[in-house]
Amino acid sequence: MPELPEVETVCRRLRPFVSGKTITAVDVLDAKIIRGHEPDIWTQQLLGETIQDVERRGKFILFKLTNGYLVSHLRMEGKFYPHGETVSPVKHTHVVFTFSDGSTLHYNDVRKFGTMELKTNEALYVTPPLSLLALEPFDPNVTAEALHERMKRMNVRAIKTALLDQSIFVGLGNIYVDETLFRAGIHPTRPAATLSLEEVEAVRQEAVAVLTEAIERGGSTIRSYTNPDGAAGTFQETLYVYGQTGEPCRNCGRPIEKMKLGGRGTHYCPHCQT
DNA sequence: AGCACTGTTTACAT
DNA sequence: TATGTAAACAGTGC
Repeated sequence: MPELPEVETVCRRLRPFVSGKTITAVDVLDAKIIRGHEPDIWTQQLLGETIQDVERRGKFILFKLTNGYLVSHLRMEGKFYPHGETVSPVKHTHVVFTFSDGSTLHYNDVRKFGTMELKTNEALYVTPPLSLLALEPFDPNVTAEALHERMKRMNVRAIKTALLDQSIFVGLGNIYVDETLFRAGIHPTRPAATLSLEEVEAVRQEAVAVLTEAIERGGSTIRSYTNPDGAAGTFQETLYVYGQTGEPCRNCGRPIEKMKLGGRGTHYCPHCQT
């Protein structure tokens, strides 16, 4: 489900809902979601904590607590649903937070890939997973020069695979990486080390543009993603290649093709991307 | 019915 | 070390 634009959309919706609220109960219905602590220990540490703010780092959601952070990753299908009152859990509800004002926050996840973990302030950025991330894509220190140097040292790695690696570039997933490479005119199988500085800059610029536009449109709803209000995003309406197999390329009119690369479905125009 | 596919990450093998 | 593959899980579509 979520790449950076979807996670940002979720954070923007959750921030006004949970900020300032104190946790009075936590129900763990499936312990698989909880990482780092035993579920009862994890629950005990959360009771009485007040959520100060909701932040985002890459595709991670950070609930800033009175003491430390609750770090959550939605992986493929995780969803947070805010409710004004107590609501019965449904089939794939795995964690329920109750606040002192009676409102609740449900975590639902059909595939149970998502995670939640408590971190101290000291450990947050210097331990995995956040310690493994590259800078935020909008950080001015993310330059074509730095990316180019990094890619030149790669042996055979395809540019698409490199861009999906969150330790190299943050925020792209399978939808937005295909869109980025189409817009930049770069073939997904090109070895990353063969890109010129100018091509790397084109990729960087298009990645930022795609992510920015997708945030403005509330993300992409392809299969199951919705925001915490249950609403769909609209960026899927503007996709050029992802899910457009067989459709005419908007530049040259020839059919968009799909191949398998690094285990991921990969959409591209064989004529416009070189 | 059975298999391939799905927006992510990481553990493990090579 | 770097890269590729399988696995975590459930649902959907062919």
